[in-house]
Formats: sequence, structure tokens, C-alpha cells
Amino acid sequence: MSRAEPSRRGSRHGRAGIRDVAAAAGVSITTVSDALNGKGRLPDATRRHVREVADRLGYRPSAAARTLRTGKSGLIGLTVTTYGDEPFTFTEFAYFAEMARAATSAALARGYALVILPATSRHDVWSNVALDGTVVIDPSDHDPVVSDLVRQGIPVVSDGRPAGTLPVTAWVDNDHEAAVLGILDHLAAAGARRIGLLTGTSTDTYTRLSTHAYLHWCERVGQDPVYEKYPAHDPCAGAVAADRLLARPDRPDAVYGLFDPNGTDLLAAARRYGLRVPDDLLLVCCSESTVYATTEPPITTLSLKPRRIGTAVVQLLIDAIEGLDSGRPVEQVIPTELIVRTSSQRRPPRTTVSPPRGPAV
Amino acid sequence: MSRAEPSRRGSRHGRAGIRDVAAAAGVSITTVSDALNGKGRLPDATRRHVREVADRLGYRPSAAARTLRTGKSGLIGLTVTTYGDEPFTFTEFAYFAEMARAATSAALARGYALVILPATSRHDVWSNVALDGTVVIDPSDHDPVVSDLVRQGIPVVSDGRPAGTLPVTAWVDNDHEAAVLGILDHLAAAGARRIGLLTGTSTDTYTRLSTHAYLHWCERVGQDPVYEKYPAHDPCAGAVAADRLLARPDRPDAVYGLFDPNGTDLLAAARRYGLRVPDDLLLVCCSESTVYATTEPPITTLSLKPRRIGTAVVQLLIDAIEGLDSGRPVEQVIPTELIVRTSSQRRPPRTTVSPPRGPAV
DNA sequence: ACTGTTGACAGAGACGTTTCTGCAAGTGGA
DNA sequence: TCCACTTGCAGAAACGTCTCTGTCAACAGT
Repeated sequence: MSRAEPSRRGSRHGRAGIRDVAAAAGVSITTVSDALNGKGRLPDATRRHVREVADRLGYRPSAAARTLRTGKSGLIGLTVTTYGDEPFTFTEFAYFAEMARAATSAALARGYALVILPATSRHDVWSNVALDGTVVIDPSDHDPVVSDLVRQGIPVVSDGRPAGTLPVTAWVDNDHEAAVLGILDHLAAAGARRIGLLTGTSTDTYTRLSTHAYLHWCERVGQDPVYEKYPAHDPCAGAVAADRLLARPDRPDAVYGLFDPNGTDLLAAARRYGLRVPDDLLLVCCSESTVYATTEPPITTLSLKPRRIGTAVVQLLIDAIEGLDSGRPVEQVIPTELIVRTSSQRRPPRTTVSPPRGPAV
Repeated sequence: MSRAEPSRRGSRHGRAGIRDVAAAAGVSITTVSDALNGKGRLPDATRRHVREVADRLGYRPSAAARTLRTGKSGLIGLTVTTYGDEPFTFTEFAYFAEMARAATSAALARGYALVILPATSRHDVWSNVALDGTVVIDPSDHDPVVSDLVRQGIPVVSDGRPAGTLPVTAWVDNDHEAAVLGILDHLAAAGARRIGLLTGTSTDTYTRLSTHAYLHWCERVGQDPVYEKYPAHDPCAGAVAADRLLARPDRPDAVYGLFDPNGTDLLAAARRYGLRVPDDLLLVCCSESTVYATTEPPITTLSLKPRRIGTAVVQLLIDAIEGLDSGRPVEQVIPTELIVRTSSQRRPPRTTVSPPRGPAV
């Protein structure tokens, strides 16, 4: 009999603990821990034996105990900004879904899991989960949650250039000014004389920078700005704003819409006013949705590359968590991609039915 | 001086612990714990004092320690099925996004947070996070992860009726058979003579039940089935399948598409074949996307009500976690909603411009 | 004055890991 | 033979919280 029984009952409440494995394998808990984690100096025979016993007992290490001991939970937060009364809303469904997917994959590949945590969550939820770090999407000026996390020494990486002096560990964003200027130039090259903008009322970085770039461009080329704002989180307001934009006396002959649904909204509005796209109206919108490839006509879209952003954000965050970073804040710019389709070209591209290179085989 | 200093160093590694608060407030850690958690028998003065000191020190209880002690982590998993090589894909962007959003909100409202965990994650990630329960979306026949969780006594609630004898705690689903039959009847009532189906090759419950209902309906009304299958996770295959369906010699005069992008794909294919919608072809597809309200023509869609499903799933799961459930498996059916638009009506609805009730005011 | 009760706290385990330190046995060289 | 070093493992101390079980004073009832 053992001189001091290590645990009062064999497996005291269902699940087997490390002590049970140690007892069953006839070794110490140190040996079990080392064998299972690939540490220590153990012969392969012992390692195999311990693993086998652990498997037989269905042993699962307690994540809580491990986290408590090591200080690492393997969890990273994904914080989304919130609007209105619903705990949170995706302004851009496809963008968020793609970004979250890429972020999850990237995190998983490095052994981390993602926790969805709206910024305005009840405070107790935030403090009830042990996070190794957090991704924040479009943090507002002086986000109290972010400040709090930073004060606790938890790495925070932002999707979207942080406003103000938010002290994030790193951030990833597109060059929104360049993207907007590129689109405006593209539309102008296609023959647009007066380019309108469909933009939002909120003050997030994306909306602010994009609108500013538009105004700047107008000033440079000497065009009067023609734009309509609407609350981007309200799905109905977009259709109304699109209508308003095309109902103006100084109706634009080209429009860029900053938000995902703007394309279909503008198309519907154009139909109501008898405007043909692209003949009477050139259209571009910022979207990750594939529906714009099959609308009538297909609509040119700007992709912000959410997959690349999601991946980059997580990589930077985990690097910071694991101390692989330089220690200095990192700023990473992801290029956008303009997917040119019929809606922004005066001369529709030749169909592939009759290739100009010669008779088909 | 104190007779036995309670902790070797004041705050030994940055963050303040409960001991530091106790020392600073001049009480025991028991009192601190009770004061902060609203337990025990303490006068309000003490309670306030402790809370104040805790705030001043920026005390945040360790989630890991609490979890270890109480056995509850406040975390629930959201498991999504995976396809192909990417760690995971959303077959239905909008559905998943809505469902996840509702689930997150519902969880948060009850003090829980959601962890995204693809079913095929590296095993170490699964065992590295302490879950109080899990939501699984469309579990496959004998999902090893689900079995494992159930064996550990962790509640599992499924979105989608589980196939086989998967022993889930509860499940929530639509009545897919009834939904399909309703749509087919709707199309037949609108004058359809031969209704086609665009379906998937995968064996998940949704695809299986829907297809089966279609075949059953065909048999009942004496119509030859006209359907095309394609791998639903491949975004390009849908367009090809839509084309194939309309290219058949026994071309249907109405089509129901089981997946979100089918509407635009079918619309594009119809245009290629010179078919007018709804005059030559009636169209319905299952989608949560709002784009179908503004396509030309607007397309009738079936909504599976992902918000209600996400909420219901989480409520059932948390009830089970907190022991508020009956203990018996619960099966909850959420009704679907058919949003009738132009694409499935031979006579387009009268516009609101000239109401039939008489002269406008 | 004795007993029982209640209020207001303090002490001391657990919870289940990881890991630092330590010990005994074996190995090789001088 | 002795010393230094390595190998293979065991002991025990954290990690930070919650909570069961006291303890001590005050007080009421008889």
C-alpha cells in the first residue's frame, strides 16, 4: 500500500486527472506531464507507456489548470464594433465573414482559438475570459475596452488604422485614400464627368478616410462634390440614399458606393430613373460579395482583401503574444483589388464568343 | 508588522491579485471574494470599501483561477462543419453570419462568450479550451468530436437535426420537408408545369431532406424529377449547374435552388438562354441575402430564420449547462418564411403607384 | 450566569496543472 | 578510487480563486 495515498478517491468526479494517470502508469505526475508535453528527459519507452495509459483512461488535461499555471490561455478575442441596440451588427456581412474566417484559420494553424466579443459586452463577460490577446475591428477613438486591455499588458492588434492615439500593438489596414483615388481615376478614364459618392454617417476610419479622399480628389480636378450620407448599419437607408443621389438636379454620371449593398441599391435606383448602366451611369462599389459578378450588368467592385487582412492581423497578434515581434508597433498595409466589370466601362468588353484573334478551332 | 506576510512581494508580477486587495483593504481574502461576488454576510460598508479598493488597484479576477475552482468557464463553442482543404468554409455566408450573430448576442446576454471552433481543428486546440458546452452546426453522421464531448458529459446542441444516432443534448432545425413542399405548391399554383431543383452533392441533413421532399412531391403529383447536383461549397460549380439545368431538353419552367447563390446564378443562366423571369421561368431560392429584393426581377426567397435558430440553440445549450432543462433531449422546430417576390408570380403584383382602391388623396 | 443565536469575518484547503529543484544510479575519464 | 556529468524520475511549490468550516464578540432569553 502506498504510504500516503496521493488522492483520496481514485477518480473523484468522473474525469481522470493527471494523478490518476500517474497512478495507473506507476510513475509520478511530473513524468506524466513531461511525457505528454514532450518535455523533460525521458526514454521513449516511458513516454509511449504514459501516453498509452492516458489514452486508455481518456485523460484530457484541464485547460483551466494549464492556463492558470502557464498564464497562456490560447484564446484570442475578436472584437467587433457595435451599432444600435442589437449587441452587434455587421455592416459588411461578406467582409466580416471572410475576415473572421481567415482569422480563425490563421489562429487555429498556430494553436489558438478565437472568441467573439462585441466591444460593448457586459463587462463581466470580458473579465471572465482569459485572453492572450485581442483583435479589434475598427476601434473607435478612445475605446475604453482597448485602453483597458493595453493597460493590462495584453497585446491588441487592430483591423483598421486606429483613430487618435489608441496605443495598439500593431494595426493592419488598406490604403483607403489610394483605393478611392484609383477608382475615381478609373471612372474618369471611362468618361465620367461628374462622379458621385455614396457614403456613411459614422465616424469610423474607413468612412472618414474614403470620404476625405473623395473630397480631396474633387478639389484637385475641380469637380463639385456630389454625395449622400446615410447610416451604414441601416439596410433600408442605403436604398433611400441611392435614390436621393440619383434624384439630385446635379445628377452624377458615375457613382462610387462605399458599402456592400450600394451596388444593388444603385442599380435599382438607376432602373427607376430609366438610367442605363454603364451607358448613362457608371457604377463601382466596395464589396466582397460575388453576386456582383452576375448582376445585370455585372458591377465593378473594390475588394479590401479581408482574407489577407484577417490573416495578417492574427499573425501579428500571435507574434506579439509569443514575443516574436520587434517590440515596436507594426503598421501593415494590404493592397486593395479593383475587379473591373461592365458597370464601369463605357465600351463593354468583347464577349469571348468571337475572339478577335481569329476563327475558333 | 504583520505576523506572517501573506504574499512574499506586494504585487509580484504586475497585476494585483485578490490577496493584494485583501491586504490593501485590511480584510481577509474571503471577505474580498464575498464582497465582490455578492455572497456571504457582509455589511454594506465593508462591501463598498472592498469594491473601492479593488477598483483603485485595478483588480481583475483571474478567469483561469475562477474556472479551475468553479468548473465553469463561461465559454461555449460554435462548431462549424468543414469542407475541402481550407480549415473551414461557409457554404452560406449570410446564413452563418446571421446565425452566429444571433448566437453571440444570446450567449452574451446570459453571460457567456462564443468560441469559434471548426470541427476538424487540431485536436490540441479543442482540448486546450475549457468549454461549458458546444453548438454544432450540421454535424455529420458520427462526428468524433461530438461523441467525444458527449462522453465527457459536455452538453451539445445541434443546429440541424443530427443524422444517425448522434446523442446530442438537444437540436433545433427547420421543417425542411414542409418548406420544400410549400415552395413546390406555391410554384405549381403560379402555373409551373415542370419544376426543377438545384441541389447539392453533400450528404448533410438539409440537402438530403430537401431533395427527398422534392422527389416525394414529384412522385405524388406525377412529375418527372428534373434536378442537377453540384458541390455546394464550390462557388463556381453553382453557375455551371444552373446552366446545365436550363440547357436540358426537358427544361423546367420553374426552379427552386437550395443554396444562397443559386438565385443570381439561375438569373444569369436564364438571360443566357433568353428566358424571361417570371414569364418563361419561375424562380425561388433559399437565401438570407437581401440582394434578392433588388435584383431584376426581385427573386422569391425562403428564409430559414437563422436569427431565431441561433438564439434558440444557445438558449437550449445554456439551459442544459445550468441544469435548467428537463434532462430529456429537446427538439425544437423553427418555421421558415417564404418571401414572395416577382420571380415566382406569373402576374407581377400591381405597383403601389396606382392603388386599386380609388384615387389618391 | 448560562445557553443559543446571529453577525462579521479569518483560515485553510481544494481545483489540476507545470516546473524548479533534487536525488539516486549509472558512465566515463584521470 | 574519486570526481564530474548525464540520465530518469520524484517531490513539492506555486498559479489565484472560491468556499467550507470555524472563531470570536455581542446580544437576547430565561
